[in-house]
Amino acid sequence: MSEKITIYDIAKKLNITAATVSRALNNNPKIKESTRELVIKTAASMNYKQNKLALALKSGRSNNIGVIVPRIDSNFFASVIRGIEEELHPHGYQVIICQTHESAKRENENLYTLIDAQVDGIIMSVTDVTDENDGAFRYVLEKNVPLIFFDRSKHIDGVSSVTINDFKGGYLATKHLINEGCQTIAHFSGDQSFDIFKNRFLGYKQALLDSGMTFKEEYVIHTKSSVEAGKEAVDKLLQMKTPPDAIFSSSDFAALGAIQELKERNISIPKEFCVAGFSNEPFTKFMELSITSVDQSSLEMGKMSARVFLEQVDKTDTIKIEKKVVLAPELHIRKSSSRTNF
Amino acid sequence: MSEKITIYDIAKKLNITAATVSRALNNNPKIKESTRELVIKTAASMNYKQNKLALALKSGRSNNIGVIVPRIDSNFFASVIRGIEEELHPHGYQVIICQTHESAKRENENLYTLIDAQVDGIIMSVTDVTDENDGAFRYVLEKNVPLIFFDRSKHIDGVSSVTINDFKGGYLATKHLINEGCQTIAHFSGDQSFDIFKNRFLGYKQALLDSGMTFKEEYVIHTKSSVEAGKEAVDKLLQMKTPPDAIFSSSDFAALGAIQELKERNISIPKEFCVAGFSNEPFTKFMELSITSVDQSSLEMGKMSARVFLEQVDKTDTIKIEKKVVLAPELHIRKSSSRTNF
DNA sequence: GATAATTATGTAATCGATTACACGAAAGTA
DNA sequence: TACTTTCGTGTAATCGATTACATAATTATC
Repeated sequence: MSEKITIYDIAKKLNITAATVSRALNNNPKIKESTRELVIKTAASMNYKQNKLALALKSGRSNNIGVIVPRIDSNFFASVIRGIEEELHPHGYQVIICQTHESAKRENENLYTLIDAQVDGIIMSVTDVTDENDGAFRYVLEKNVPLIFFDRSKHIDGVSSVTINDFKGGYLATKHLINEGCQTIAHFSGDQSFDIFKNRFLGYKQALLDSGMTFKEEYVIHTKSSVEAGKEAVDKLLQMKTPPDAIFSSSDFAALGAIQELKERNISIPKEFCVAGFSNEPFTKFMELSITSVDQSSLEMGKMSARVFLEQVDKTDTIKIEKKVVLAPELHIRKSSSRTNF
Repeated sequence: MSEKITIYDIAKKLNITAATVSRALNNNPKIKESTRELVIKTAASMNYKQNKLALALKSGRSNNIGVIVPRIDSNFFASVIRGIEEELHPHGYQVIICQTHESAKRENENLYTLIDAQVDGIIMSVTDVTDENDGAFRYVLEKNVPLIFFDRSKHIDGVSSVTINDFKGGYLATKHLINEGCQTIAHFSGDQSFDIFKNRFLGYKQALLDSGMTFKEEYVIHTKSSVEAGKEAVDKLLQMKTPPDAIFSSSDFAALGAIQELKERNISIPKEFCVAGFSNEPFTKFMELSITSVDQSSLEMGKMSARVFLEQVDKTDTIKIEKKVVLAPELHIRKSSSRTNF
């Protein structure tokens, strides 16, 4: 095993002190050019590598940033993380991943662990809207560690966020269905305690009203984000006296379930029934019957979150700036809802 | 901003030394029970948190592990990372993510960065089989940092690996196509310089030979792992004098492209033509025409890699044990190839 | 050539925790 | 009572790098 070379080893070899070596390697101006060159050359020949842990302890900055997500094996979260990593890598930051599996307890635990590991910032998508973790969030803010929410956000003073305009996304999708001539549009809403789902719902509602259509509560079905939930919801809808002829689902997975169930019942899509989803999951465009969906620009969301972090990380002493970035959603129209284009 | 509480602060408050505080908090036996309790109580009341960086510097262990993958926004890699995180989290390790985007240069850079950040181990899927990075790999091994390859592996002494039996996967898929009555089976092979793709090909070949079928080079098409590549490959195959009536693709994406192109040409699947892929990407089972695919047990691969790391991390002084774990692949038979089951 | 100004280097503290060694106090033994 | 154990705590070095301050070496100025 190779010995660990420190600046002391270099100093000893050159009969100078570690301070001089440190200065030479850090481009400190108060150093003779010849010594600088000698030190740098010697350091290279001895295969010296700076110990980042020592530096981190001294400076109080670990050059690590923590990212907390419900789970990593979802295309959306993975893309966001990709964006974060790509934006932060050139700045010398490493990305530490934590998963919560939608458990407030684990979220809490992860927050404490990351702070204790001295991360320089935390970017996260919250798991639950309960206030259970307020202590942990306060702990983060007390330590003056930049905290940025993406997608699923909470209203906390001093916390920045990067989200998309979910209202507009819901509005666009619904308006599109109306334009395709759909008469009665149902909505699969997610957990309304999350802003993102609430806003998608509000956008849906507004689009109906703006087009002079009537909004009826019974066409709004609470579903989980799963294929199974989508199937069950369709089953429920089709039992109504006046079933709808379109669905705007706040989840692509539920939209897929809906489509599968509709096909099962030999209802022709998009002729008799139109479906639009949300998230633009990769599979939506792979399907033979590709699915219309609202894109969340996940990669960009990650990059933007990283940029907000970079803006804040060096200004810990100034007044904390709370930045709210809202990205524009983009509707991808595909076969599941387009009666004209395909 | 809350002051950072150190063991010195606790010591001062109690009129004892930091050494005693440290001993009390670490369950050192040489300490009076009453002082221990007092220290622990005081530490809690002052909201003391151990500085992990100081600990890391002292102990030489960062409790971080590095994971290097080509990209994170692919279901396979994300699942593996999920497995690694879940297995290592209970042991107090944090997972640092690095991406290479298939660039040997970035892989090299990531290896050095991780070692310089003093990670306790590295789990990775190699990007390229060139020897360009041998220096970096040697550097890792010299530092006695456990290195574990998963999926895409390289033959390096002292490096453990966790892979699936790609040969068997290729064999199973091909054998299945034969059992379905296919007469001429083509193969989409990936980059043959990777063992995983070579072995899938060899499994395919062996299955043909074992069934008394003739292997012909011209039915093997080199494709990238993309939908487009699959389409082009089908185009090529259908121009042959005797086109095949089945494809075993080493990539699910290429398999999807093949299916799209076949449908375009009104060739009925699976009646006239069967297709099987590899990886069991989520979309393969979502399709209306679901795709037969070989599952790579990605979650388990991640967990197993983490376990191998744990086995090795504490035995740096003993002889380095090189462990090679090979997981069993599992064929998921679906509509794209099953003439009987559906 | 003597003094002031500049430049390069050394000394030592610091970041926060752990731990070998030393030492005083209490308890045990004769 | 005198001497040996045992126990609990303090002292100080250590992990590796940075940096304010002090000092030595060099150059500039008259």
